[in-house]
This record gives sequence, structure tokens and C-alpha cells, in this order.
Amino acid sequence: MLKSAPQKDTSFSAELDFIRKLFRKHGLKLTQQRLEILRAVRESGDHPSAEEVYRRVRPVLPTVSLDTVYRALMMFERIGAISRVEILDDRTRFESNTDPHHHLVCVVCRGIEDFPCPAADRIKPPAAGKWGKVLSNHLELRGVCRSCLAKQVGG
Amino acid sequence: MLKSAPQKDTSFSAELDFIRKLFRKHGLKLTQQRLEILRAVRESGDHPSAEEVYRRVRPVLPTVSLDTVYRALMMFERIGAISRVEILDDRTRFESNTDPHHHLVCVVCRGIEDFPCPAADRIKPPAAGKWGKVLSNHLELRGVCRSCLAKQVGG
DNA sequence: CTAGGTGCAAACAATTTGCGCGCGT
DNA sequence: ACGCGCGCAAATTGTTTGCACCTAG
Repeated sequence: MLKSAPQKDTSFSAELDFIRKLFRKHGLKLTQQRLEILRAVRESGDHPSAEEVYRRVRPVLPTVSLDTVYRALMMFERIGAISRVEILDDRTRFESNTDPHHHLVCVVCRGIEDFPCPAADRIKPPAAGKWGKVLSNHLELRGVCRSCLAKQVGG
Repeated sequence: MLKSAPQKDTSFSAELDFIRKLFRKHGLKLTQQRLEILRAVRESGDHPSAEEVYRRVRPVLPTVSLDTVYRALMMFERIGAISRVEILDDRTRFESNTDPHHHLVCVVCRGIEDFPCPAADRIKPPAAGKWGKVLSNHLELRGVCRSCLAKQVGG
């Protein structure tokens, strides 16, 4: 438990250098708030909503406000540090995975799981070149996840 | 111009029988409002927001309220008469195309175009069966459409 | 007739913004 | 020291709801 620096911090601090440069590059100030907000999204690797991020940083930054979280998240998205996911019937979520990937969404528990899919990445609009310039592909498979499926059978 | 009954009405009235049955089946009343709201989505074949639908029915139903539009749209979705699309950074949109299909979204003009894609329909989560039960596949290609691309080059 | 539907206005929830002080650079 | 960023609270926007009257079946 006390072996060394906390695990979570270790992995994140490795990114600190990169983050610092990124901020510098965009002429942005690296504040404690921004750092913690970014950490809340990047360390977990999941898909928190703005509210959820707010909840996560409160223990560390008790005075932080929800609007600061919003502002920071939007700013991070602008500079490419995180990306946002919009899921049917739900509020906007954020994620640290900025590589091309796709989502499995459980319509019961609203859980989101990432998965890579080169086949989906490769798909182009029909009559290639006729539509315009494609920037990204995002495939969303909606359904019921394993654990919700198990619960339903019993309920 | 006066050749016959208005074109638009012709195609929609062909669906009237189907609509009527669908409503009956669900024990719903077919009111003038609902009919016009449904028409506003189905006749255009595009992807209007609730606000846009409201705007479209106002000329025909000057007293209709936005909340009636919302209620009707949600109800139509429930009974499968239309489906909803959620696009990044934008309000919910509705569409009459309830067959499996995918979307080309222009990030500049926010326009949405449908396209069929059997390849995308066939994609399954990795480690098949491990995630749960997939109900639908939706691929969203984001980019800049032809006409916005043309404008950008000039600007 | 009578339950379900409508319009109005108000409630709600998520997100955005104006403002004056504080802190990172 | 300067100016961006912060927290507060209030404004906006999209959507939902309670209620009394109305209308399709």
C-alpha cells in the first residue's frame, strides 16, 4: 500500500509532461482545477458525464464549481485532450480515449464500453467522394449488456 | 398546378390507412394535430428537430403548442412510426426512415444524410456473445459535406 | 358519453454566460 | 504585474409535467 507513490498518480503524472506542453502550445494556463478535471476523465478510462466529473473532483477540490468543470471539459475537447460521446436519451459524456474506436451501449444500465473496429473505420459513404470529406467514423451498437441480460432473465 | 390533388398530400394519404391501423392497434386517437405532426416528419424525409416540426405544422395548425409536438413525436417513436437521431452537439432530431440505415453528418451545416450500409449492419462486438445482446447498429460518419466544402475553399 | 388528447404555463435539467476577484505565468 | 481563469449566481435552452377544457371514437 505504501510501496511507492500512489498507483493512480504514477500513471497520470507520466502524462503531465505531455499535458503541460499541450497547454503551453495553446496558450492556456494549467490550473489545479483543470489538472484534476482532466485527471478525472483520463485516469478512469470510462465515460463520465459533466456531473460525474464534478462529483469526482469535489473530494480533491471542494470549492470547484460545476461550470468550471463544463468550461474545462469543453476546452479539453477543443485541444484534443479528450473527446465527447453523445448517447441516445442521455446527457453528454466524456472520455479520454481519443483514438478511433466505437461504442457498445447498454440501453438498460446506460453503460458504455469501447471497442476497436477496423472494419467500421474503413467504411466510406456510398458513391465515394460524392458526399464530401469524412473526418471520423463512429459505430454505436445498442443493446443489453451481459449483466443486465442476466438480471432480466431472473426478473 | 391544378392538375389534381396536391402532390404532397397524395403520397401521404396513401399511408393514411396504415397510420390509422397503427393508431387503432395501440388504442390511440388520430387527431388532426398528430396527423399533421406525423406528416411533417414523414413527407419531408429529412431530420427535423422538434422545433423544426413545430415550425412546419404552425401554418396548418396555428394553435398547436410545442409540447404537443414533443408528446406526439415521442409517442410516434414509441409505436415505431418514426425514429430519433441524436447527433453530436445538437438537439434531438426525428426521421421517418425506420429501416436500419446510417448517417452522414456535416459538422459545418449540421445537415444529415441517410445511407444504407449492409457492411455496418453486419458488424458484431468483438468476442461475440460476450458483451450481451445487440439490438441495433448505427454508424455515424462525421465530416464536411460537398456544398460546405465548396464554400470553405472559397472562404 | 368518456377516456384520452390538447393548450397553457410553469417546472425541470443541462448547459452557458456576466462579473469581479485571485492566481499562474 | 497582467490577464486568463475561477466561483457565484443568474440566464438560456431543450424538454417535461399538472391541470382544466375539448374531441375522437
